[in-house]
Amino acid sequence: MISSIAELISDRIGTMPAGERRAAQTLIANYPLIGLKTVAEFSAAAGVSSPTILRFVARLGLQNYPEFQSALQDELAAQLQSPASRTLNPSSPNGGAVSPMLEATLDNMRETFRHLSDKQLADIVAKLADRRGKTFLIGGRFTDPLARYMAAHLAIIQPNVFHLAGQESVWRDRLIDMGKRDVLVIFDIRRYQDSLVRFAETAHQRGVQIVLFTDQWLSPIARFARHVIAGRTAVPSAWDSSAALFVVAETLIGAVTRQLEADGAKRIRELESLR
Amino acid sequence: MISSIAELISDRIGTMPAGERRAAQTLIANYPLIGLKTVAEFSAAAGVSSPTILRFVARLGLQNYPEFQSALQDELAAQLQSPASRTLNPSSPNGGAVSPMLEATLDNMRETFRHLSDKQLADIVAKLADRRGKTFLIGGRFTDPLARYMAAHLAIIQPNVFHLAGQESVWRDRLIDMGKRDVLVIFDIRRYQDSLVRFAETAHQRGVQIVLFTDQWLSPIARFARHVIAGRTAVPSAWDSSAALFVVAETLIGAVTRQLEADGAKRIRELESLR
DNA sequence: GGAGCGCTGTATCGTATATTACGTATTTTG
DNA sequence: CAAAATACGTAATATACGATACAGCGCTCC
Repeated sequence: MISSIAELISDRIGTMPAGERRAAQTLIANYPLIGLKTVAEFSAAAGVSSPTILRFVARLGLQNYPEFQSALQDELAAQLQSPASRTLNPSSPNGGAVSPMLEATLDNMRETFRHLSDKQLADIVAKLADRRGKTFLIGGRFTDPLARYMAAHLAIIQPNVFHLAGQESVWRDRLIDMGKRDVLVIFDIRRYQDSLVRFAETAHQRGVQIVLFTDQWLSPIARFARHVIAGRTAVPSAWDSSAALFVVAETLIGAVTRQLEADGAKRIRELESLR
Repeated sequence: MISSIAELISDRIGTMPAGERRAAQTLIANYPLIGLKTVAEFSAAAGVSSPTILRFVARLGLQNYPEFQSALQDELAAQLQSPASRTLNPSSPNGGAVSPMLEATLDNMRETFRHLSDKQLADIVAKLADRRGKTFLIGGRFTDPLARYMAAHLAIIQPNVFHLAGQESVWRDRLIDMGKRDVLVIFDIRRYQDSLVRFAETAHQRGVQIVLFTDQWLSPIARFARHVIAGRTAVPSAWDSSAALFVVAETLIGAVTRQLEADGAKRIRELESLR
């Protein structure tokens, strides 16, 4: 079993000599940040010498200082990624198998939006609402429905919105219609599809601006994308969740609609009269 | 004023060249941990060279890489000390139109699940996991992507799952394949589509069990449905939100998968060996 | 009170890391 | 279409960091 560094310390602090104990206490007091700094800074904060810090690390069972830092970073990563594991409120009122799924999904959404700035969204909205170019949407095996969902809405409020469906050869041929003023919205989460990557690369070469919806591990398409939206997908299920991306998509749809209204687009007024 | 690194990035990402933008996106996607690693690791993760990382850091106004890391560590320290400060989005203190949208969506989901009993979900799961009958899925103008999404997953873990697409006349003809043991999953939110209502009615007459995903005002199809899932759809947008229904769909997908695993379905084991 | 052991700090070394210089490719502009 | 400017990566360099050897000091136990 792999214990956390904090557990290791409380386990062995009793057997440590005075200097190393000071190091341990300093680390616990500023856990874990002081451990991410250099040996020199750590030792200064603890009021001991550098070798004492290294002996302290060795006593915990770590091979060397970088390994110690990696361990701390991994802990931190796990902690930051799942705010659900915050020690505040572990008790969930009802314990059916449903609740964890919902909780994880809600957390995913908060996390996803936390990493998303207004500026970034505004840039994407501006591009999508720019009626000088065409908008193409496509998705992978499981995410293509998201592309369809978005296309279904965007196609109503503006012309020249196309969802790319069917066989690879079919949408490859549509590349001929794409140019610098156009936008390609791609949904691609693990496992990333080669066909989409190839498609994105070619589109990129033609100067098409790519907006990528992907997971936190970033599809290789991020390489070609002008804008990347990284959604959290981890849920207690055999499948990854696209719910966070779905909500981002809905947010964009709403924002683009508002933008076009603000631009006083004739089309919007005509639509309202049609309803 | 001292801005956070994340703010700095979203502020200037627009003016960055491609390589640095990739660095920025990689950092945002794994914020802030990747920035605490070495330049070499950071550059590898972003798929660019070390100098590009350093140029990226320089563009943010930091003197050198260690200073950049210190800035990130300071942020992290502040964040860890006051968990309350885990607010949604530091760069949108207020009414960027994003936050209300997200909040409303999260509320919708909680409300939707509050009105959904475990029993009800379990019944639906049992029916969907019952391999003696066929499963058909269909949706309306905006919700058909949800039907596709669900079908894409269910079709993998069990045979006889069909998404009904295309023209009304096409899927009307499929009614001939439907009988008492079969399930029809319908997505229908305002404005309810007559074609779907007619279709549901006929299916119901043939003894097909209907699972309906609708909004809180209930599509007329509820009249024929064996199970009704009413999702909240109200958001501050010109459009209704299907996000709550999407999450219910994902929950069901996960639960059905677990159920089939528990049933020891050969197909699941075969799938795992294929992966 | 003296000898032995263990803990700690100083000083030095080797190495991994950040940094810089430079050449090539790519894009932009006239 | 040509020419300039910008961006990017390779490779060399300098620095700073972690690691180690060794000596001094205090403590404990005969």
